[in-house]
Amino acid sequence: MNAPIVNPALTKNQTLVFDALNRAEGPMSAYTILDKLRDHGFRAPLQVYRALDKLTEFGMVHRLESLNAFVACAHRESECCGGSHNHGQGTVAFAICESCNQVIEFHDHEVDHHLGDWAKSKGFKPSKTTIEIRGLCEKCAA
Amino acid sequence: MNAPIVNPALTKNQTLVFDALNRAEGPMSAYTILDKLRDHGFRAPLQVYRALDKLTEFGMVHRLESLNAFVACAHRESECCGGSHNHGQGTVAFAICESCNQVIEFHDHEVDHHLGDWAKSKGFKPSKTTIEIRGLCEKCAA
DNA sequence: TGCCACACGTTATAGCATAACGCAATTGAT
DNA sequence: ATCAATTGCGTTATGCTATAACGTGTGGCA
Ligand SMILES: [Zn+2]
Ligand SMILES: [Zn+2]
Ligand SMILES: [Zn+2]
Ligand SMILES: [Zn+2]
Repeated sequence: MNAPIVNPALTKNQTLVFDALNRAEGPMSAYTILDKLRDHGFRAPLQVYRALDKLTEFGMVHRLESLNAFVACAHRESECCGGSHNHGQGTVAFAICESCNQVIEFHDHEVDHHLGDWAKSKGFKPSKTTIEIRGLCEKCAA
Repeated sequence: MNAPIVNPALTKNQTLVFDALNRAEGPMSAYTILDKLRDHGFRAPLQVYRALDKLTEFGMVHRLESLNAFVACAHRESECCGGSHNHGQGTVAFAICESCNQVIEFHDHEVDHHLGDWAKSKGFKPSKTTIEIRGLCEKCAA
């Protein structure tokens, strides 16, 4: 059994940003987060970006490249790979509804495997892989 | 045999942008393209973005979401799915070297299939899928 | 001829992200 | 305890990415 990364102690700003993302139903841009936190003393984008950098590093927040926005990690203890916020080697993938902005976070080991094989066959050393599916969620497609 | 999409007639601006991307070794941002085309009369970002929109629609150019940049499509006649600029149903994937900025365009039918299965199982209707692997190419990893 | 669709040019503005500075709090030796 | 190194923080300014809104010109076509 692999010890999951222990939840690091968050600073005040990191906590505020993380809580804001968790309260939100969907992804938020850094500037949207900033606006939500003005009442808590936030004045400048860097306060948000610095917190987001750390939270992303901790695996507690993901950046959605196709949206220039951020979401709280949706992994829960019951997930297949165990451990909150521990994505291990696995690549996280996202399905993003363009109608209701819902984001479904998942990972697919088969996809990981095939992309890993491709990389190995080309001698390419991956550092970060982005998989984002834009489309319509079940409700919105109906 | 499936008739590939015929290469559409390009306007002057579209041709200039496409040629600039083809001449470039790697991806370019819209503003970099703008700078390269100032001598050809380009003055404003919209001239570039409008051309890029069309070229992307034609499948002749791809946007790299994780870079906010654009590359000319690297598919050639000899590729597996036949037909230049005809990606059919397949999702295009990119491996991006963070050292030399080389971009390798490929597609992996198995990956497509697995992501398609996932979507079907969730009732999600994909419209566009982004797959980008950041890392080091064979030469730069050595 | 009048209409429509489309490419184009221009100006202005919106939205996303980081550089560079200085200060304060924390940590971890010595 | 003290010094040095690290880290977080706040602020100002700047840079990069993308689109809104307006008007012009042109070619196809009823
Ligand atoms: Zn996650
Ligand atoms: Zn939806
Ligand atoms: Zn292509
Ligand atoms: Zn390289």
